[in-house]
Amino acid sequence: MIFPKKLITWYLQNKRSMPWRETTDPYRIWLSEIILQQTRVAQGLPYYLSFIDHYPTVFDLANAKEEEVLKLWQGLGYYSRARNLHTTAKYIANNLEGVFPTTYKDLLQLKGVGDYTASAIASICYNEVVPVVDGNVYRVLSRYFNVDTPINSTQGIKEFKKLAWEMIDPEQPATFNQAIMEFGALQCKPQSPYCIVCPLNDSCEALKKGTVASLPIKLKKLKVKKRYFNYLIFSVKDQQTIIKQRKGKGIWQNLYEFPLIETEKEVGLDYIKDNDVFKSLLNNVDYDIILHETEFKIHKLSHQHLYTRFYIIKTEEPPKINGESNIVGIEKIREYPVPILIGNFIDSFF
DNA sequence: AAGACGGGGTA
DNA sequence: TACCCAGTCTT
Repeated sequence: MIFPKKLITWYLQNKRSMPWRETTDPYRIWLSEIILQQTRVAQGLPYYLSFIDHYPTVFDLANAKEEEVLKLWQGLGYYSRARNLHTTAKYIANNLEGVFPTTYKDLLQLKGVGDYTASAIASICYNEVVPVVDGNVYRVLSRYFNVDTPINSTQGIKEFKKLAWEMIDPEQPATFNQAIMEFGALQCKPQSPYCIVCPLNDSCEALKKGTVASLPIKLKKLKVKKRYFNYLIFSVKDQQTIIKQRKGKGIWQNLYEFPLIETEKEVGLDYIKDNDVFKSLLNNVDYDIILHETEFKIHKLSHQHLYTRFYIIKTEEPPKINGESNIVGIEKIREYPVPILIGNFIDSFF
């Protein structure tokens, strides 16, 4: 038996049960694929169930407020996925009468749908013969053929796509694509793959050459930037605080947070008190300020470390907010979509 | 071609 | 710690 057949046989015997495997409804497949981008099944599953529960159809999602979508997405990360998800739902509901595109080429035009996701939807929903190449596929192919071209190089992307084209079973693209991904996730794992019991261990080139553990090759590690976040936690009569939506570029776009003073390095109370944002908020307002915890809370993103401190500012009258900030009752703050860093603070403090 | 973009799991 | 996860978009 050859590679695709063995893979499919293995898949039919070992696949996990997942809700999106019970359907070919493009709405549900699309939703699951967006959620699962750079995300483990175990982490994405509850979000998928929640989204299907709140938005059973693409029209329900299209009619939602972005803030509500972001709130449901809270904690999953890569929030542009949620914003693009909403944009695409509105586009399909309003411009395509709720009907998804049915080809790889047309699916690729949707916001948030790249090469992988367009291939996944086209093959799973419409049996189009297009190979998916995700992290699992890179790993399986690089090992099976002992290819050391970096998977994140232009050459590597091209090369592995070509290999995937050569391997895909044109009679059952949907099953093959899911099989190779599931195989990578469960059997040909990044660390400690089960080569001893692998159905492909008699023909795996990397196993033969002893290079399994070092494949696939990936270029460069990004250097992590340090940032210093000083958050101002207002407590007006112990019942209100100030919250603000992040706008523009950068992390956490359109999510909410507390008023923020970002600095180049560690600063103290004196710096905060002399900061213009701080002074404009508290112009002629009596306040009491304390540093919540001496130690930094270090929030680690993949590409930056946020050295975070929270300053508690108690007042008896409302600060002087401008149009960008909102004074909100403490009982309402959990309704806003916030990054995990802020959510954790809210849970520990309020 | 290289960066930006989250948060959590695993060894 | 370091690496990885059913990647995509921007610069």
